[in-house]
Amino acid sequence: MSRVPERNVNARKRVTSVDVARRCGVSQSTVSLVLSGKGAGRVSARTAEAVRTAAAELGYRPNAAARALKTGAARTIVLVVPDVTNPFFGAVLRGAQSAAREAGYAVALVDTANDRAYGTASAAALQAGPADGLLLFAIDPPRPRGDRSDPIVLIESDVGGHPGVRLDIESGTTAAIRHLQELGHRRIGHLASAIEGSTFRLRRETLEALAGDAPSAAADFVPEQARDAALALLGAHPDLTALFCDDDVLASGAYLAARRLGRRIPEDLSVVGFDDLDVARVLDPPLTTVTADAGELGRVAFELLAARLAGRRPASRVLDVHLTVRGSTAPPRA
Amino acid sequence: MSRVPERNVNARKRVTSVDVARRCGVSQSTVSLVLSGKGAGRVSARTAEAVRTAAAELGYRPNAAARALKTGAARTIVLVVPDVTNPFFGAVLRGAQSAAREAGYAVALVDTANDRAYGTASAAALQAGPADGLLLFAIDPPRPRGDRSDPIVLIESDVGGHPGVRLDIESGTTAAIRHLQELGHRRIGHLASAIEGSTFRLRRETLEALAGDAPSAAADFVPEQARDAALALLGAHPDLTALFCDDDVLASGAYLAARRLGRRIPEDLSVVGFDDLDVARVLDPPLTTVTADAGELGRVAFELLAARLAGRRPASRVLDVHLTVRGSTAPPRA
DNA sequence: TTGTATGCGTTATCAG
DNA sequence: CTGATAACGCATACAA
Repeated sequence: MSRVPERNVNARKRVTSVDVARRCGVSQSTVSLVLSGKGAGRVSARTAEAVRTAAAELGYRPNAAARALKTGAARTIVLVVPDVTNPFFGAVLRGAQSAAREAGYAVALVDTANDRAYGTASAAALQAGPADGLLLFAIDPPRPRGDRSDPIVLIESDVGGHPGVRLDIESGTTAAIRHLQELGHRRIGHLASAIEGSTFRLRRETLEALAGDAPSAAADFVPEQARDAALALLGAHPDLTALFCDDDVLASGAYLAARRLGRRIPEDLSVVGFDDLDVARVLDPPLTTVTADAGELGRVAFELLAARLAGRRPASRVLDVHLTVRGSTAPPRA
Repeated sequence: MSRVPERNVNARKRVTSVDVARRCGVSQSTVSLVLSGKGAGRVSARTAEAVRTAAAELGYRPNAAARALKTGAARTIVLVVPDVTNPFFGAVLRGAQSAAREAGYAVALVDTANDRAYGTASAAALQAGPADGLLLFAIDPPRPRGDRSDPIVLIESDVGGHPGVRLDIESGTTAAIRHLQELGHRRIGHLASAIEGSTFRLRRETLEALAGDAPSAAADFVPEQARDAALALLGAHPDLTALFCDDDVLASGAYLAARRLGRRIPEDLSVVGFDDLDVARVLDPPLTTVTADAGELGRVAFELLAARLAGRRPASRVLDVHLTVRGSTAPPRA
């Protein structure tokens, strides 16, 4: 039986710099010089031009893997997020990615589906080389191997050792709670995130410092889950006149619960959210919430990472937020 | 002046297979054999074990760039989307990424921010090697270079030449319009996407086939923009009793418009959406909409791409959708 | 101004 | 069963 040679089905003929060199009768290194822009003043204009047209005609594209191997940099960063499904991340992603694009970096994305262990594991794996650096959103960094000089930037997370960027949760939460208190609310419930993380821990700590030990219930970022949690919370504590929610999606669940209980917002129940997602302005009444700039979070995160990659040691940053008062808060009924 | 040698700041000492080999006194190729799993029956159990422990102790991780260069495959695919900010994509992304993960592929993401030209351009650039294949969401593929064997899969887009997966827009739209007509609506408006694309074109064509030339207004996927478009539409056509919206976010804008006009949903205006995002169930009343499985869309897209990568030529797929009737539709007032 | 030679870390093909 | 050895495509020090 004659062996039929296996044909690689994906064998699109790759055009390499050698092909370009051959095409216009120069050496491969000249091609490299010209196309990487480092030929200025070293290669004659004529040859440079010839190289460029040959490259264009052949449709030459430098091989990313070879370049990465040679230079040791992949010009790729990875953003690890616990849940791409949450609208907040969309904006973070876009901010990070547009900044990365300007700097010539590609962004790969890993969604851990709220699996913290997986997040940490994949972060460790990524350091192997596919990525030059890591942006971890509310994910614990892997144990630093030896020194902590790994190019990692933390977003909305606060483990020491790596630079990070986060929202000023304390002042946002403070503004929200003070607003409620000034309105006259004394019994404030906390509709909390079931996901752990320092960003949520900070909300809770701030809340407790200002309003004492608030009754709470936790849910994932799904309206129905939040509704059920709110129903349980309101059922167990009928004296609650206001709800502070860790996130706008959670707040939308509170609306669902109020609707089911026949409690009107804001007359019978005040609700405050966090993040100011699109949904906040669509709810009826519009949601009073803490406005955060998610895009900025992503952009700054990339800048921090770029600085790390350049060998600097940037300081962590905290981004301002502000309370946006809309229609979901009012004085409690007498 | 003595030259101080430049120190590469990012010089984390990389552990290579050579280090592992040296550590346990075997050759580098043996290490490669063992760690790639191809050493079964060729390397003694003793040596294999020694190699594995040495690798673990040293924290060895194969260099992705070197592997990609050698094998010609990066085990990475790229998903190009026009707008990561739209919640619908989150689910698509997650579907694609979980399927990719199981197959050992990483997913990189490119957000074109609704810039179609950029989308097409970056798709072309990506083919250079960073990615083994492309998933294009509502993005036109670059002109096929020579043959059309490039590993590209189209999502919600319908340009010939590449396999694709899309929702059954026709039957979804038909179900929505028929539902409205059975309720007695004769004047149906169309709140359309400002973004072009075959998925939206199909909605329009189906709508026109069923209900004639419907008055329409277009907006981006932002509640306030949709509200303004709906306001204009309703202002110009006061006889409209129902609105068919290309997307739930657009529908939420219709709610905003109705609220401002003092028209009650569904008594004074029926609204139908598309996609069944979280927001559909949070609106008051809950939105009647066409339910689509975004995660499935992503998953199937990856499967198609994996098949392409394996040299097969998978057939395009169309995914079922169904109408979910909730509270936003009712007979028009007499 | 241009060409030659070398190596990045891996995989794969051979001999031994 | 194991070890040399040769690419993969590019960037760059050095030679001409």
